[in-house]
Amino acid sequence: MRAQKALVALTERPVVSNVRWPKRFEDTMNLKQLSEKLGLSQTTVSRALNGYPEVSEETRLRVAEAARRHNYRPNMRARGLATGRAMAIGHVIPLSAKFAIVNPIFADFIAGAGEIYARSGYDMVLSIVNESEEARVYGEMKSKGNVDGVIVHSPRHDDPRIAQLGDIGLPFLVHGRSSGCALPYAWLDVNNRHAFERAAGFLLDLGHRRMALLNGPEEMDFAIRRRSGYAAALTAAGLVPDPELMLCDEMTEAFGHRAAADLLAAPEPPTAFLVASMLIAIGVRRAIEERGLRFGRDVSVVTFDDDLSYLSNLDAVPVFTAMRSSVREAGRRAAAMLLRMIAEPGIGLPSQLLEAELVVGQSTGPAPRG
Amino acid sequence: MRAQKALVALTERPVVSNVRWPKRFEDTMNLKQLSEKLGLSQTTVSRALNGYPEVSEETRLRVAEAARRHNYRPNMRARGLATGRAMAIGHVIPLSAKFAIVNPIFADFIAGAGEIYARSGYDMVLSIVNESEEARVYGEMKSKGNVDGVIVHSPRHDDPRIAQLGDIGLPFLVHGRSSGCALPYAWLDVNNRHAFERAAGFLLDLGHRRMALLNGPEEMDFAIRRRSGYAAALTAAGLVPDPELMLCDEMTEAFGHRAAADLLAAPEPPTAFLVASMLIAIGVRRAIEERGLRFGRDVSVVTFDDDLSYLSNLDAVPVFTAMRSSVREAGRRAAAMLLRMIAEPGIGLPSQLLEAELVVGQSTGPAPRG
DNA sequence: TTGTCAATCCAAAGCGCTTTCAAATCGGCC
DNA sequence: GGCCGATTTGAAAGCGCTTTGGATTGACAA
Repeated sequence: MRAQKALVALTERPVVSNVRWPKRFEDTMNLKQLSEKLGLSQTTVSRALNGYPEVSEETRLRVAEAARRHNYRPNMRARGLATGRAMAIGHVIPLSAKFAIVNPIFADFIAGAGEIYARSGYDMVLSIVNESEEARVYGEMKSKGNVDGVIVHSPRHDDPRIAQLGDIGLPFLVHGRSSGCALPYAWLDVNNRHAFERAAGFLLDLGHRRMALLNGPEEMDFAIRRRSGYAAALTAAGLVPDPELMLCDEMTEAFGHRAAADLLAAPEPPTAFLVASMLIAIGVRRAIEERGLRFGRDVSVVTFDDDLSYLSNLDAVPVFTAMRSSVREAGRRAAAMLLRMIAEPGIGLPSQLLEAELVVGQSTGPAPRG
Repeated sequence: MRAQKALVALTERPVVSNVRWPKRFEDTMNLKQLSEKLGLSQTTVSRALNGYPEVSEETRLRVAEAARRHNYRPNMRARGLATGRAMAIGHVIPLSAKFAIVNPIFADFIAGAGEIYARSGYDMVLSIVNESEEARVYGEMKSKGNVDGVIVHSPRHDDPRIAQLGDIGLPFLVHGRSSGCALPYAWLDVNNRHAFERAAGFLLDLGHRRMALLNGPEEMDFAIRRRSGYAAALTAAGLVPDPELMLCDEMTEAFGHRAAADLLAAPEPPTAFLVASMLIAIGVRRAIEERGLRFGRDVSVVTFDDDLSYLSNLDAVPVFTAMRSSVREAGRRAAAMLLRMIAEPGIGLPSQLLEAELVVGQSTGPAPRG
């Protein structure tokens, strides 16, 4: 249909350097048509559909019925233009500059947020973008006006984006926090520090004294907090955190394997690993078994578990002992918070701290006596 | 929803029966302001910025400069309303009804597609939605007019969505194919059949005769094709595919582990596994090693490798022998194809078949003589 | 001088929707 | 009947942008 029209246009004008697009919205019913069919004004129909009180229940029903029958749905661009609201939330997902890695937790976070958006009639617009370009993208989102707010992912220490977004004047909520950032902002985070303190404490209670930390990249705020939790637990137990045992890198299976293999081959190998993601943990398990050690007996592993849908650790007795916190649920909550901020400006800057839950699985046991 | 909003308003402000939203686009420069600053008409400024020829090079420069200085960017809703184009592509990502699993390949596919969109000034709008609701969402996208086209993910056998989208009249491209679907449609797919035929052939050449297939869910079209490739290779070698050795399920590490553990414990265990994803392969490796068998010696594994960024298998000698095809590259190409379909209607329905590449890693070796 | 033509520019009419402001209608009551 | 207040409806003015159909130049040839 559309194809034909444009084709005609192209053949009509000989060699135009610029295509002029057809203007009409072809076949979708619009407000005018609907109101004509009903013998009502656009005003009334609009009001009826949007639930304004000035229209009688009878006509409201007539209108609703007709709208359904003709499969009418208001054009969002027009509505947005009229209301000044885009009915969409932006997610800017950074591509790690070094590795071009998309953190797999995004899929689940976004699945959670998407649930809420769908329920509230919002769309989600996604930009996947190099770290360096994020600021530009936020600015564009504001000036293009295609979102009403954004969720900021993967905050780093003293993240400049927070100040930028403040200037820009676009409502935003940070998934995570940015320590060192002076300005107030809305956020939702899991208590990473406490989770790792707790996990380390659990391993200490089992008698482990040499405990490795395989952390995510330490420019990430969450990684910093996790390390500090780990260190706090050791210190509280009278131990001195050994820098040799604290590694950080992209959270991949390969990293887990390599790091664990190296550490286990060292003169004084750790008896336990505390790691930042299931993928790392899987790599660690491989290194343990490759070395002929028994996973969960000779060497214990505790992981942070984002409860990703395709990496489930949910059996009756989970494979991995883990600090678990569903990132999908985090997505839901973050989305709900941001929508609320938009719907009720003036409610201030909400924040929410989720606690991870310790689930004991087969990957931990008492430290072997040595 | 709206009802709720109104309710909230009622409790907040005393007597107002309805919230009327503020109309003005607060602080972002608009075309009118910019043209006034320049002493030109909106027409001229618009044309200058959009590269139409009717404006002198001199004023074009002036305009461009001013636009940059004032950080002007056209409001997409208004532009969309005027042009009838949304400058956005929709991705509807199905949530497996049974497991609520988000296939992890989406993250990378979308990263690839996003690159192209960004480069072309398009946005990506994402809906994550239960399988059952997909059709509705496509219809909404059309009538809401917030996308110019969609990419269809995870096609199943004779997928009804293809016919629906045809009716709806929204340009679309399928990532994958839907065998059994009579209608023509645009698609991009990897040659799954050939990839698995090739991989099975490779294992046959190594002397493997009992070869298990751990496949994805067989309502998925790609899984069907993979099985048929596997079966074809066996048949060509004079073997009869053994149903006992062909399993399918969600592509998780847990499935790989469970299935491989079961099969290896059976009276006539396979000497090789052909599996549908890296995660499955990782599970298989675990089962092999748990059983005290040597991975890549006693038991061989070939996997399909989507080259996901966080599951890299790219070492000089890869861990897994794999049929590799980058899903991120697929995302790039799919996006480019769809954009082209939209920009040049009348080019028909393009399609592209990618070939996976065989990379030989450490997970395969000659069949043990027994 | 006049007409022609190309090169520039502009006023104004949309795009589909919301919302203001005013008008019409209705019931009830004097 | 006439008037008032409450209830329903509509006409029209935007929202910010593109694009049509002129208008206005200046250069140049007739």
